[in-house]
Amino acid sequence: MAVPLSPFVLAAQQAVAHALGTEPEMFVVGTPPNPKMGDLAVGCFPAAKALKAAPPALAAKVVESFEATEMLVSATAAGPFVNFTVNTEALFMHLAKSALGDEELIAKSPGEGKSICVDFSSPNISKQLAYHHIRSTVIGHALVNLYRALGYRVVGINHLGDWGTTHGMLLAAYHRWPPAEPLTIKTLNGLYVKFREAMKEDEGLGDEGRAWFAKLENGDEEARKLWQHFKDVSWAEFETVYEMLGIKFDEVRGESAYVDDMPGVIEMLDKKGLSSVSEGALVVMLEEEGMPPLLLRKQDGATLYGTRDLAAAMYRWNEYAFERSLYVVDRGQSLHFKQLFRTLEKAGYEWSAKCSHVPFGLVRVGGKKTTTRGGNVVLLKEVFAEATERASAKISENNPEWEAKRVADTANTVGIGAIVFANIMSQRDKDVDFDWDDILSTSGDSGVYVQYGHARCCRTLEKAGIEDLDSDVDFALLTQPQERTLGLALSQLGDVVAKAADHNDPHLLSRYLLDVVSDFSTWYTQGNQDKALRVLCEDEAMKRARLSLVAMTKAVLKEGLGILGIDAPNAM
RNA sequence: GGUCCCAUAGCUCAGCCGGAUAGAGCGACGGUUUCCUAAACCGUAGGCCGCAGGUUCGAUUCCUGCUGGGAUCACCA
Repeated sequence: MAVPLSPFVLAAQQAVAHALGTEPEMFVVGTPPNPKMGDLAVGCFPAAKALKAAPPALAAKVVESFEATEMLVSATAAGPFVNFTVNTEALFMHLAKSALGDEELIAKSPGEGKSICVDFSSPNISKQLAYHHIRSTVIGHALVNLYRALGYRVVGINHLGDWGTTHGMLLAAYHRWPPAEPLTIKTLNGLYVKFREAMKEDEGLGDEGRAWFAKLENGDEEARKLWQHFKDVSWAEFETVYEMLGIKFDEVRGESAYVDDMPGVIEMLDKKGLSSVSEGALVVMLEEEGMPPLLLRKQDGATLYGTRDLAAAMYRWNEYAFERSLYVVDRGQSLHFKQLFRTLEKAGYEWSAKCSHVPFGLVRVGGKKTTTRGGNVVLLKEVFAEATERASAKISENNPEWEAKRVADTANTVGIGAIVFANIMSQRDKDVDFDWDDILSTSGDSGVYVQYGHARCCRTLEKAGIEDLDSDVDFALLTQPQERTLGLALSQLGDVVAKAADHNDPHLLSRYLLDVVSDFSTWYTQGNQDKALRVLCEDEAMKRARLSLVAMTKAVLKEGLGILGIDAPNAM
């Protein structure tokens, strides 16, 4: 994937490459350990072997032949490193154009004309959305936004778990213990748990569930009608949660949508000689790959989710000709996806290489994996409610003059934003333990911290009351080291977004936003001690320049949070 | 038992194509507000980067083995 780099990073690469006569792409641009040493650092190691020279000698050579450019004003050698200092005015001019002016904040060119499928959230119907559903939902949503920000056509897919034996069990449970209407998802969830519980005692119940699923799969009218009812009830509930999170799917196509495609898939695999009957079930053997077989059809003739996933993968390819097709699903299903992709590959579909499982660690409660049937779940809405309530108290305290609705709306944004951020912030692969205090913490590294920084920017701009900050600003006045540190951080937004998308890892963006706010806060709070260092200082020209930097920061934070699926209130 | 993931400060974690003195947050201790939002900022203390080898000029980072924790291994999704 082509990664767009900031013009300053490009300039540093080119300066080194030009001096050494090598390719610019080989050099990694980093940051010197101490800001006094410079703004951008390039190690000369990659060229050492080809040029048969020691890195320090190469660094000296680069510095010797360096000539100041529009972007870079100086270069110094520090051992094997070349440290460049960027042109402050050029830096802020560039930021002003992209953050405040006509140019894009993030280049849309990488994704032009390309499609990305993102399968995320994808809960089972008839079960309540629990806290552990949030990771797929928010990571997937952030991925959708990341790719979209880079110009891709993104199809966000909710592959509802609405088919399979589980739903036969639900039908059986419904008949056994007819619940009162109107039916709620809580009732359905309860029926399922009760049925699973009863199955432990009475093995015949399993057959009953399977029989109902067979009826469903064979198009039995009563079964279909009831199943549709369960689905409607479930989706209505899911939608309220997605709305709280600001999520809209481009495609809500559950497993049931592929029922008609399955015979074709099975026939195709049969024709290619990939399927066989083993222990009474129809399978694709994957022994050579060191994997257990992928099951297509059970002994009783009912299909399995692997079959439907094959059909869904093919549907997505035929429909969207994707550049990447992502499955944001917990790590527990790694084997399943390996089997799935390998089967597609064996069937001769080269595009299977474009499919990836984006796994994430599971959420534990009390040190244990949470499962609906185990009953040790924390409902997502409960967590949202608690977070919102806590935020509400603080907001009322800070803004006693606000009307109730504004407090409530802002509390929603802050409370839910905190939870979304917390779920993106940690590395995808790590398991996380659910802890009320952790998840609701609003100090330090948190979504609230980023929102707070944004709100500070907004309030400062509001107080200044100056509109036309995109012109007549003398950036040469921004000479403080904290100002260039912040400016340099802001200039990295596009690079970070591209990298996060490339790695399918939104947490890179969340970490970046924390860094930006930290740089901003350090700079901004200098004014607490010294009025001359405030943004809203006496000197009009200085005030304009600093306000412009505040506006750029605000734009970057707003954009970044937006990509993570988090709103940024103007005050809180 | 096979496969996969994880192991960094007291706690939760960054550090991802190997590179300069390993960084944050929480907690602890000390400081900052007649306020541009203290949900903030500054400072101090705190590390055999799980253990042992290997590759390399250089390893927290790559490879192998080991230990500990977790996930998963055919009729659920």
